[in-house]
Amino acid sequence: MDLIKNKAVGSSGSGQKRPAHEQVYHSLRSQIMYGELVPGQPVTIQGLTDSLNAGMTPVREAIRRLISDGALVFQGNRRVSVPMLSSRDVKQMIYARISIESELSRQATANLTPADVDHLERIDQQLDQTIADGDVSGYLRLNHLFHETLYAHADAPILNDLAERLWLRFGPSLRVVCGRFGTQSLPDRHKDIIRALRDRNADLVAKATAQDIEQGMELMADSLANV
Amino acid sequence: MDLIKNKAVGSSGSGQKRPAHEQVYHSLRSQIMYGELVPGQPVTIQGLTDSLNAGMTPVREAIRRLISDGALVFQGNRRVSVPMLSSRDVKQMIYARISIESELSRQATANLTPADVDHLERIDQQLDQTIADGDVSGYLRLNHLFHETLYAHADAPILNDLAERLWLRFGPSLRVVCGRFGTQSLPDRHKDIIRALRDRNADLVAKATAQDIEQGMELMADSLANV
DNA sequence: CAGGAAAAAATTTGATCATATTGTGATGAT
DNA sequence: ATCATCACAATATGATCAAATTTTTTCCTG
Repeated sequence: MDLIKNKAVGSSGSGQKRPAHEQVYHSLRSQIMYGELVPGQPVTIQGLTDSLNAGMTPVREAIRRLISDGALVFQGNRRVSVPMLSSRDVKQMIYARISIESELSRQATANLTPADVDHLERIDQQLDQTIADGDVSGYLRLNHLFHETLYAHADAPILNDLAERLWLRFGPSLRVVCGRFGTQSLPDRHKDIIRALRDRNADLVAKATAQDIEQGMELMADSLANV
Repeated sequence: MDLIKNKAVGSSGSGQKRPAHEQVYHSLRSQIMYGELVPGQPVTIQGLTDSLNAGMTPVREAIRRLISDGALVFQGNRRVSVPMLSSRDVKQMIYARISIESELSRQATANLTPADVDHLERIDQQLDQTIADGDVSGYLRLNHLFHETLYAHADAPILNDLAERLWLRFGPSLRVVCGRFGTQSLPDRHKDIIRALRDRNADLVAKATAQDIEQGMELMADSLANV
């Protein structure tokens, strides 16, 4: 009779102590960030209560947070969906990402130990493997992990937060681009970044980061332009 | 018996059709943005359901959104409060605001008609009046209105969103600074901005905006440093 | 009699609330 | 000082109400 008691949200038992709305938020956030949801796809509260096996209130709160993040959009009528980017949007993102993220990597440079740089290099090697394998999901996760790990050392929570918000916004569209062109067409400047980090040349790190961003985002802009 | 039916949230009958959680959000957002809440002040759900005369669910959702905005902080235990800024935080904000908002004003320049500039000038004149009167609340509102109105013409929603989020973060602290030093000590570069707008000189507009931001924020940083 | 537009019913989804449950900090006894 | 207990606030649930979309029905026109 009491079989409604299975309130497991995160399936895999990672953090059982956190409140349900946190778990729902992070779960949905991952799905959006790594492109498991298609741009334009409607997101319903009741659909999520079913698929995530969670209550209604936690789901509502998670959705509100993600709307605030720009990861979901409220469509005037009460519907919520995954945002579709215009090329105008992407242009703004290119500017914002370069401003914020070059500064983050600049500030991180001085704080990175050689061991930290080695760690980044290992991430980049795994990243190359996902590109070779054509593993889009793995590519998206590791590419984000590379940047996230680098920026974390900048110790600049406010800039970091702005950057995260931008990643959330373009996640779904980036997935579509990768799905269309494959991972082969996504070379990056990570090797340049690592080299500059070893030299502790902050200006060069910032420049390489800017190039990495511009390269990836331009591809996305082009792809959106001729749909 | 049925006297629980007074679900009026917005008191003044402005937009009755919008859902309650939207109204609560905007109401709370204003309170934070214009410094009616002091940094460090705890924010409780039940306190808000009473003071805003709203239900519990709408208040919960509004709080989640504002946490996501950075306008409120979740303190680990279940407490929520208005953020206190460190001078490190302010430094990051100065960089981010200058990057984002100079670009917004640069892009707005070409789109502004002479009538729009006149409108901005009228706002600035009212702003001067609040400074003369020592009207802190009025100052905060009109200063925001000036920038908001200018940036709106840039037609760049994503950059705009990033800028708004930053304003929400420093609102409470700016109020404290104004309260301590009075409005006299807050001269601005709005006259320079207006002059450059009339000349349609985008670079100059961007530069004047950057100076305006730097001037105001440095004052805040100094004030936070020697508390 | 067929086709299509408008109206109305039905279904789906969102919004809100009252209430039960759980976790947190505080108080007081040992 | 440490630990158990208590009170309060936050979290979560399911029920209920309202809005919007979709489907069905109806009626008019060609």
